[in-house]
Amino acid sequence: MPRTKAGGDRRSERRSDLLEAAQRAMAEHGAGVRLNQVAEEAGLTSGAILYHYPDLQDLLIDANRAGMERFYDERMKALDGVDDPAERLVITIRSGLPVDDDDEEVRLLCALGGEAARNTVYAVLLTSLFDRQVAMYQSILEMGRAQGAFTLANDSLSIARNLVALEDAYGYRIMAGHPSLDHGATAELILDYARLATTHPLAKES
Amino acid sequence: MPRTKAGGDRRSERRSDLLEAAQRAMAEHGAGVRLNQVAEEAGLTSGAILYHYPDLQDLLIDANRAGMERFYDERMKALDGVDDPAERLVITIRSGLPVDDDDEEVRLLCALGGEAARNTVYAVLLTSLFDRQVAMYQSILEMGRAQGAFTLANDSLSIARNLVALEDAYGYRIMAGHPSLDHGATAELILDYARLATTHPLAKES
DNA sequence: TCCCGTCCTGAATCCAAATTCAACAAGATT
DNA sequence: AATCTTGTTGAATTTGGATTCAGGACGGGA
Repeated sequence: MPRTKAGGDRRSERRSDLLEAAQRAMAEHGAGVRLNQVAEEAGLTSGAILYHYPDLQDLLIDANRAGMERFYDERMKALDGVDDPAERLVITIRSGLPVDDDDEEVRLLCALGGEAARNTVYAVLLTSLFDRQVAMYQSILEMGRAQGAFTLANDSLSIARNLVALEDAYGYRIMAGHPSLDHGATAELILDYARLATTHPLAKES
Repeated sequence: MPRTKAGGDRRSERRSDLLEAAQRAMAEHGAGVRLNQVAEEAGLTSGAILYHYPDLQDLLIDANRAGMERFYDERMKALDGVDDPAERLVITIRSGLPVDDDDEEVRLLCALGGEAARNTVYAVLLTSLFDRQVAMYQSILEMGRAQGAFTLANDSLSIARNLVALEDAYGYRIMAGHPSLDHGATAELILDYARLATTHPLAKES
């Protein structure tokens, strides 16, 4: 098998190039993205794409899976070295919202969300992302409760689900360019709920 | 101008037929719906559609506008004759969620939401729907406060925005067929928040 | 060096959808 | 009854993307 100096095989390197190209193309053109648009994004011809992925649908599914994975990983990484549950909660809320309406990662997720109502595969992917994010919040909430910092107003599963739901919805609003809802305003709205649900002040500067 | 027995002109009757056909077609096929698919839904040929709407985009925009209008009107109608703010709040929460994952009205809104991140016109339409729904909740919250039934934990605008956001997000979850989130479960999750925000018990049976 | 497998291009072909339009049906108007 | 208007079809044409494939570049191994 042909390998690069660094030791990776060329095939899987090229594939991950294609995944990124497909992510960009789908973020820009939506779920109905054309083969040629992916090819252009990759700097190749459509034949080359077909060589690696005979079925465009497979590529798009892999691309979305990879995109969701990256989104989730980045959020986890943002928590590195933070121990205080209140701080973890605030950071997590902020990292779930798009920075602005140009955020490509979230644009991809929005396209996916619209498609999931009609496409079972995308629905499964997004449902699993939702549940993983819920678990992430839930563990933060439980940790805060165990340490006595949070007094939860409902079961942690319900609160976690509402937090993820708020994030999701405000992500769409930001991407749609709502005139008075930006990253800061929506983070504050979600924090309003988090304060009610945890009975913790969750200071702005943490 | 040619008229029917009932007095409406044929042109606008046909147009509203087309709007409904376009709504069904877009709910089924997504934002990338084809002219032929709309025509089939309408029981006509593509030429006939083009006769009324030379540009498919215009038809789709009108169809979505009409769909959003209907959605909003139905929610208002569900409040007819209900005076108690707590009841109004519960009814409004329930009427904002799809009944199940086959709800065509919400399927259309989901398709629209995914597209809004890339299409300014759709973004404007959805933003305006969001804001109208916020206003609807806000008036209920203010009425409840005026009557002494609600003690709001935050300003009514913030609470109203969070309520609409929760609705939106759970609508997507239900349409994606989340295994444990159905109409009843999500309504209860939103009610959990509403109880915290209003300090009102909002009984299940109202 | 020569060969071989991998990866990719560009042209040819295929196909589905959009678009155009002459013709016609059916009411409405005179 | 004759004519006009509106709405529609179905066939012809155009368009644009998908698919196929022969050929070529390039690097690695003999």
